Amino acid sequence: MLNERDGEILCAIVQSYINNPNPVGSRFITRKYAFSLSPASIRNIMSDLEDMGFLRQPHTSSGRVPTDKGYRFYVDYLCSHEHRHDNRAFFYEITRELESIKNDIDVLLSETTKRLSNFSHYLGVALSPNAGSATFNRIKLLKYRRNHVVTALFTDEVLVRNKVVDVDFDLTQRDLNRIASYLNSEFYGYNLNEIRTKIVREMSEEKVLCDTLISRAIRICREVLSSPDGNIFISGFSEVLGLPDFSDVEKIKEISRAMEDKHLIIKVLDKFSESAKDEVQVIIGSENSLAGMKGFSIVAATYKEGSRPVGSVGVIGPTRMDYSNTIAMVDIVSKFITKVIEGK
Amino acid sequence: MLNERDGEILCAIVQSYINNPNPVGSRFITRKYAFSLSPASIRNIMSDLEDMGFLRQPHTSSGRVPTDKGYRFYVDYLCSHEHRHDNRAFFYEITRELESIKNDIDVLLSETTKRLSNFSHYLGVALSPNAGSATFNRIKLLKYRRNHVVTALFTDEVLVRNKVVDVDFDLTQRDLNRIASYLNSEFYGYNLNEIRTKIVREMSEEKVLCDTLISRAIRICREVLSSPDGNIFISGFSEVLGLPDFSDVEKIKEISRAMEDKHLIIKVLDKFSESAKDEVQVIIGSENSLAGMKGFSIVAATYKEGSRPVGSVGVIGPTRMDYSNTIAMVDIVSKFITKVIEGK
DNA sequence: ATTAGCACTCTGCTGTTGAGAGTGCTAATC
DNA sequence: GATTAGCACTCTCAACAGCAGAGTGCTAAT
Repeated sequence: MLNERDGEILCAIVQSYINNPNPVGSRFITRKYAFSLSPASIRNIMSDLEDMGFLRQPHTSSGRVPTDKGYRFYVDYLCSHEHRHDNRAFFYEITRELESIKNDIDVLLSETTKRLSNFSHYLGVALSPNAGSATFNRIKLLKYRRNHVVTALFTDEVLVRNKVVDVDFDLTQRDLNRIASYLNSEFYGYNLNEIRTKIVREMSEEKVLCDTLISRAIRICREVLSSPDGNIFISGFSEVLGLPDFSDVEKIKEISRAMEDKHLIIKVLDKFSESAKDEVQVIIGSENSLAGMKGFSIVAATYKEGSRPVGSVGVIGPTRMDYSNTIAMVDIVSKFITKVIEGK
Repeated sequence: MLNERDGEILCAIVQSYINNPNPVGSRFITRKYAFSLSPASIRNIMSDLEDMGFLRQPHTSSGRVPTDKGYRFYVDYLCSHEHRHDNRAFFYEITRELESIKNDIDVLLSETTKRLSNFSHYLGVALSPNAGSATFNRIKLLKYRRNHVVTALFTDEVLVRNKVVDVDFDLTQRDLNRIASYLNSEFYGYNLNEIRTKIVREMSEEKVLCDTLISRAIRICREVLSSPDGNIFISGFSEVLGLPDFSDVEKIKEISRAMEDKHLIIKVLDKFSESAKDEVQVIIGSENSLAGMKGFSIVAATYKEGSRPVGSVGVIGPTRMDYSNTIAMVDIVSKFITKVIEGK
């Protein structure tokens, strides 16, 4: 649909616009990228590219600016031409600095997003491992004052969930031990999502309603599982404020709204986690299905545990983003996190 | 130093500027607040107030704008004249909505800051209870895979600290039980800060160096106590973006820098926690000792547990802040949190 | 002590102008 | 048929002048 040469010119235009956010003119392209064509020819091609929807003019007689479709072409072109970036500096920095915090996955992710945003100058985001598909191993209950129980949920994976649960009945530690061993035998081997649905089903069953111990066990377990799964980390807001794309207050409001609605970002990142694709994925502007995010691009990848994707990490920025660089970074980071998790 | 009438005029000017951010002129004051004085007289008084440092002119022949000193006078005036605000609507809203989340102090605080920012249109902030002066009750250790220990630290108060600790030696659950009972007998009744210093001292003692069990116990305990105490909650960034005070990108950058440097805000709020004063406190612009915060005002109060302040909650906004309203809100909120904690 | 009157100042808006960058089209060229 | 030189045209942006409006400071009168 687009011959080789025209594609290259389109990429040159996108590239140049990414480098600095001025509409790019025909003259500039001939000078900067020697295509051995005159400005007039470039103009004709640009006009064609505009008709095809890859470019647009902010106003008659200004240079051209890429559309989302234009960026998409550019990104696909980059990927297919295996244009390896030299990000060794970033790689060493990341591994060196984060090597020491293998302990706590949440701290690791939060620090990772900080590094990501520092290097990319966009928003670094990460979603902590989704426990839903992790396998229940055992639960431990400790009495804590009247009517409170400290719970520790162990899964087969790295995750442990701790929570203090309020109960409206008083229990001895012995009761708690019995409850725990009931839960352990009942739920061993299921994953947490399955347990959730199991609980809902069992809540109305006769056996559960009659037996106080079981009913209490189920209620405690429900509490433990009730807290939301994914914890989200976002950093680098002051980074994006430095970008020319956000010199306008309206645009700042837009991204800060998107940021505060963490639910929204969780949704977006969740999609990444679900799609089991292996590479870094890119969503550009209007390709995004969620209204509040249509003005931005997202570059993200999943990190895995035992070949199963459990969470995702990435970058959110303006559609005019340095995709090449950012994709390389996200790739490095996601693989690094996978390695850390496996290595535990 | 300022006679009654001039003080009232100053307050009228501040009030009017708070209501809308235009430099206020003599004419406006005579019309809006009937002081039975002519504009010319007001002008003279304004000129005096400027000489005394309460007001300033953005440029010759514009109206006056309060200085930080002017705001200070206004706030003190408000407080001394016991100008009770009718915030029942807010009070009911807060209690109704937050009644249900007594469980988890962190969730409570985070939700509280959201409500605070919604109602005030400024940044809501809160510092979670400082465990430093809480009293150690007992510690529980659970083995979790090779080289990992799940710890649960119980204090006399509401707080329980959970953490997964990495150790570089493998231990059986029996070892862990012995370690726990050693720590329990050693540290029972001390507060966490004391324990921290105790640990540092003991690390070099002969007894500890020779006995592997004790040395391991100490190392685990140090890990548990190493994580930072105060958790901070901030919300309402998109609220402040709507204020005319932040229509300028520079100003937005300033506050977002202040926000990202959470350490800074923790410092500020910590000061509130330390000062055992009972009422809401107000810090206006340049009164703030920390450079990054000099452009903003802070209204905050502590919440207590058994008459001991353990954390603080408040609001950060522009110096042109609706102090009267905000003070009333922060007062309500801090008392509410105190009540919830005590009521547990 | 207060006030009316007046000259003066500064902002902010509006309209104009000119330079600069870039386009589209046509006709000539390879 | 693709490419290019030339030229008229369009649109933005910055600078500048002019003007209304709001407000002040000062002086002299009350």
